[in-house]
Formats: sequence, C-alpha cells, structure tokens
Amino acid sequence: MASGTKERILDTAEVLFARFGIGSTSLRTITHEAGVNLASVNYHFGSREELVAQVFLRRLTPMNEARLTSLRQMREASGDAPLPLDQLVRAFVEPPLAMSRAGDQSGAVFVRLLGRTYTEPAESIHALIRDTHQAVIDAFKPEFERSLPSLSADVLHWRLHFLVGVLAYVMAGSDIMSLISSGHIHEPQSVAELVAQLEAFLVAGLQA
Amino acid sequence: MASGTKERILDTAEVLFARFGIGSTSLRTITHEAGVNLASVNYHFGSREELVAQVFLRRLTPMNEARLTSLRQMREASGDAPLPLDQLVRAFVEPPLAMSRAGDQSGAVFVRLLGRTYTEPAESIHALIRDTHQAVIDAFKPEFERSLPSLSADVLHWRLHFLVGVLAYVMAGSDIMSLISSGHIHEPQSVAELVAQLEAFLVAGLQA
DNA sequence: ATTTGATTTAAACGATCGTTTGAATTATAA
DNA sequence: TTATAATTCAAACGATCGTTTAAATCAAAT
Repeated sequence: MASGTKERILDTAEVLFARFGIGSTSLRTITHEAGVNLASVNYHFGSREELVAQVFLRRLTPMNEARLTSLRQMREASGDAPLPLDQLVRAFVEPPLAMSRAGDQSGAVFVRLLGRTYTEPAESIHALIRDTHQAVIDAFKPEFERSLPSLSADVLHWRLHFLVGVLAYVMAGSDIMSLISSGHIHEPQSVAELVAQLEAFLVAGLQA
Repeated sequence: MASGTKERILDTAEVLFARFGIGSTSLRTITHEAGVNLASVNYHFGSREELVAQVFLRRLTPMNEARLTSLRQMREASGDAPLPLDQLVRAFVEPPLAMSRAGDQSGAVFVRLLGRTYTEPAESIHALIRDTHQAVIDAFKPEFERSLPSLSADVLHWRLHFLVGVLAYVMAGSDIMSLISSGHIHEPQSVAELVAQLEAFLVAGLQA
C-alpha cells in the first residue's frame, strides 16, 4: 500500500473536489478519506496548490491529446477541403464526454470537476486550464474558420464562446438542470446520445 | 454611515464573492473592505450562510420578475398563438444581461457571480437558485413547448439545458473565453449586440 | 434630561486550516 | 547483515476561520 499513496491522494482529492469544490476541501478531509497520513500530501506534492494542479494535469493531458488526434485523422481524411462541421464539433466535444464512460467512474468525476472549474474564480486554476488547452484552441480555431467561411471573426469568436459554454455546463452536470425537467430526472442516457444531441444543437447554432 | 452598514456589507460581499469565490472569501475580508466591524455581519444577518443568501436574493427576485413581466406582455400581445421563438429566447436571456448595464456596475458584478454559481458545488446555494427560478421555469417551459411543437419532450429538455448552459457561461464572463480570441480581447461590446448574438445562436440551436 | 432600544466595538472563544519537524518505519542495495 | 535512502508517522507550529460576549456608543422617544 506504500507506493500507491500518491495515486490514492489524487483519486480521493478528485472525488472530493468535484463534490464539495476545490476551496472547500481540506487536506485533512482528503488524507483521512484516502487513509494516508496528513503529511504525505506535502511530502509527495510539496503543497496543496501543486496537488490541485496534478489532479487536473493527470487527465487534461490525455483528454486534449484525444481531441488533437481526432482532428488530425479528420484532416488527413479530408485532404485540403474544409472539414464537415459536424465532425469538427464532435472531435471537440466527444473526448471529454467519452471520459464519463471510461472503465471506472473516475473519468466521470473529473469531467464534472472540470466543467465546474471553467467558471470558477481561482486564477491559478484558470491559468492551468488555459495552458493545457492552448494547443487545442490553436488547432481547432483555424478549422472552424475554414468550415464556417461566411462568419466574421467577431461572430465566430462569440459562437465558439457559446460552444465552450454549453460543453462546460454539460460537463458540470449541474443539478440545476433537473429543475428544467420538473423533477423528471433524465440521469444517465448514453454518452453517444448526449453527443448527438449536443452536436445537433451546436452545429445549428454555429451555422445560424 | 450607521444605517448603511447592512447594504455596505451586501455590496462588498457581492464584489468579493464574484472575484474570489464564495468559499474563498472570509468575513474578515468583507468587513475590513467595507469598513465595518467584524461582528456586524452576525448582528445583521445572523450567520455567514444567511449573508450569502441575502446577496443572491437581493437581485434574483427583481431579475426573475423582469423575465416574467416580459413574458406576460408577450402573451397578451400574441393572444392564443404560440410565441415567436426569438422573442421567447430574448425574454429569458435579456433581463440578466441587461443588469450588466444598469446604472452602477454592481449589476454586472452580480451577473458574473450568478453565472459562476450555476456550476458551483455548494448545495445550499443551488437550492436557493432553484427556488427563486422555479416560477420562471414553470412559466417559460410550456411556452417553449408550444413554440417548438415538433420537438419531443426529451429533446426539448436537453436543448433548454444547453440554453441555460450558454447563458450561464456568458454571464460568468469567464476569463477563459479570451483564449479563444487568441489574446484579442473583445471586452465590453454593447449588451444589445451580445443579446442579438446569443439570440441568433440559441434560436438556431433550438430549432435544429 | 432621562430612559430605552438599536447598533457598534474590541476582544476573545474553540475549531480548523496548510505546513513543518524529527523520529520511526519500510524498502533498496551493497 | 548492514548501510542508505525513501516513506510514513504523530505531534505541533502559527495563522485564520465563523461566532459569541459584554461593554461602549448612538438614536429615538418620553
């Protein structure tokens, strides 16, 4: 059980961050829940802030690589032609949502955490997300410009903004959504169906 | 300056909650910034939690009344016919965004705070937002059903979900949005233009 | 002017926070 | 086995948290 301490801390912190928020989760709660000593966080991560960073980096990196890989495959298949908008949207939207069904449910926990963090005020976390997403934005934005040539730069900017907003909200899986369906909770549904719903909505909105 | 203590606390708390998050803002920071005594929070509000509730209720109530008033006027003007979707969307979307330009800038601060709170984990705050929004949802949902008769209940549910997500993200005014425009910050823009952009995107998405 | 109630103030309460320390324990290798 | 490094542990550090208390100050009314 010795060598698993670091991962135990990361897994437990991820769950508690998603459930109670990053700022409202103490190291004592994390270490107690994980069954490790309080000091082990500072031993393995140096500080609380660095633990938070590692919780995100551990999953953000493969998630964004999946988006880039998907985009690269589409590019190769399409030659010089602009990419079909629905495929472009799906390449951006599917990887984070697919994590919700990856093996254990830890992926789903992280997706919720990430979605919530998009609108969280802590600047240090925003900087971290911004950095890890930069390569994705740099790769996708020109493709959206090509696939939506009739849109001005300003309008495209706003619509991509809206797209990120929808995705963040869906990822967050906010409980507030349940009030729209008036108690009638649509819980799991397949990720494929959610992606399809999102894709239809976003493609239409982008092409408005 | 005596009788203004309660409002001073509310105003200052609102600003600090929006900037640093609710959970990361202490009563000492609030009272120091407001220039009032630490104990005055517990004297006037009873507890920290009740202060948080009052910060939200103070503006949520008039905001949602503006939405309901707008909807009621549209209903009277349309008789028995379904409402035009663009008007319906605008009645829902405009009141919170219009607060961003109301007189002082305190309205804008609150809109950011509210947008961020939509995806915050604290259950007590969610319960508060849910309660105050219930009447709005009850009034708007049947109208959306009438204006979008071709959509199934499930699909409409998801799309309204997406709509709220876009609105929350725009309200939050997340700094992450700036990375989409690659440093080229589109800061103020008129609220009217933002509403128009949103309306076009959402109407198209809803009708997809 | 005096009394009554409302409000403000300084100080302290116990609890909890992230972090550090140094010794105890465990794993690794010579 | 012995030396060496890595890790875990209990305990404590100072700082900060929300809340409470009792006296001081203020306002309003008799």
